[in-house]
Amino acid sequence: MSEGDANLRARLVAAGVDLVLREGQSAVSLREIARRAGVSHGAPRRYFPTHVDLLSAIAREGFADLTARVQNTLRDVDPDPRTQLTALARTYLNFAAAHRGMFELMFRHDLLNSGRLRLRETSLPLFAVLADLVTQVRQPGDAPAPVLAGALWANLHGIAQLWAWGSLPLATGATDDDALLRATLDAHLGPAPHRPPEDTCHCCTTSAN
Amino acid sequence: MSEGDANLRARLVAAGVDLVLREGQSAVSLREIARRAGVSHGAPRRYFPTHVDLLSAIAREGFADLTARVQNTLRDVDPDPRTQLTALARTYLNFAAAHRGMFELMFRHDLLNSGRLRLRETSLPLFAVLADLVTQVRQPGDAPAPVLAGALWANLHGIAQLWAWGSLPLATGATDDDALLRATLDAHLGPAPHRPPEDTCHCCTTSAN
DNA sequence: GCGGGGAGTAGACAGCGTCTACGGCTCGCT
DNA sequence: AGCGAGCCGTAGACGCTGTCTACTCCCCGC
Repeated sequence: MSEGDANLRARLVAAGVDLVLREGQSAVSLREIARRAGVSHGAPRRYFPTHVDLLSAIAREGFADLTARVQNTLRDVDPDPRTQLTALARTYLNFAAAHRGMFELMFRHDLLNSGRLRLRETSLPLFAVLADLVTQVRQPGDAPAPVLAGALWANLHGIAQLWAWGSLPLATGATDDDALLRATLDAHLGPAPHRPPEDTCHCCTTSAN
Repeated sequence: MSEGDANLRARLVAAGVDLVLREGQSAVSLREIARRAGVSHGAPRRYFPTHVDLLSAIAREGFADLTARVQNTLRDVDPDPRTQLTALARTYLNFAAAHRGMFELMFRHDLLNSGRLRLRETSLPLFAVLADLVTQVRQPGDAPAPVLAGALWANLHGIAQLWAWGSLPLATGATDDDALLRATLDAHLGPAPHRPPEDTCHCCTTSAN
């Protein structure tokens, strides 16, 4: 049994991940994934009763990937929580921009809430990292930590969404993507003490795996 | 020519709007819309060359509806810009929660960026209202108005998204939906001067049309 | 050596979006 | 008044999709 024909299950997920990264969400049909995995269109059914189940597994991989990227980034960066939050945010936005199809798939609500897999819970570790950092930078007088973390996450997510389809530059005229992020962080966490010489996040310039 | 069989074009859009409001995004197939409009599956093609074109027209209706709701709300509310912004935000979130299928349809990026209709531009008037209010409440030291408006809109949109699929309560434990909104407004616009006795927005409790 | 069961195949089915050939109806022109 | 043209909607075909089911094959344990 060579490396290539391992678990068909894993091969299907891998083919799906590759497909959604390369061609976008609309390309991830059950039959196309089966084709790329070199099996008949009925084969996936043995492991994923439904198309949605397969998509959920693919999206799970996306969450794992994003979480790993975030953790890698945080490891390479000054441990100051505010700096870490900035790095986390940049990683999140870079991921959304670089892997739009996967990002869309990950947050499809029909995947998040269906099946026994509970895809939504897969996103919790990632959110926990953010919540932990927020707790550290929270100042007295701010909103309760969970609310603050939720609001910040929502803001991040909204930026990712809105600027993914190009609405923000069109509506705001701001071509500087980073300005929005800085404004968001300043708004929720208070003005940055000073701007560390942090240059661009390179998490998504390396290969996907 | 009776009232009922006016422009087939308008009837198709109306049937689509009704369908997406009632059954959600996945129900809005070309053939089902045609069925509800009482015509054959080929008929829509005369007015909408492509399924996406029809969906865009439906989403346009959604933007018009939301914009009208916002304007109605603003008319009924104290003209203080901060109060108006709060009302706008509540209307936006209520709309997203009450008409989830339509909201999803409106922000499908494949609709926003395709076709000659330029659906994205349909959202500009709505954003302009927000931008105008933001300009009025902006204080010296805040981010430039376009950036501030963009960040606030992104935050609103993110809240709508995240809590539509129930992730926020699960992740934050905050069951109070309004806390998140207040925190967001306070973060971007500074703490509210005092809390006006504004009760719940009723924009979505009346009939859709 | 042989039976049984898991794994993948292959075909059917309904539904989808798109395309095309076709009827019928209503106009305006001669 | 009669006729040709053009618009509007119908109807069927095509290839694609996800799902379901009958079947084959091969490996493993008895």
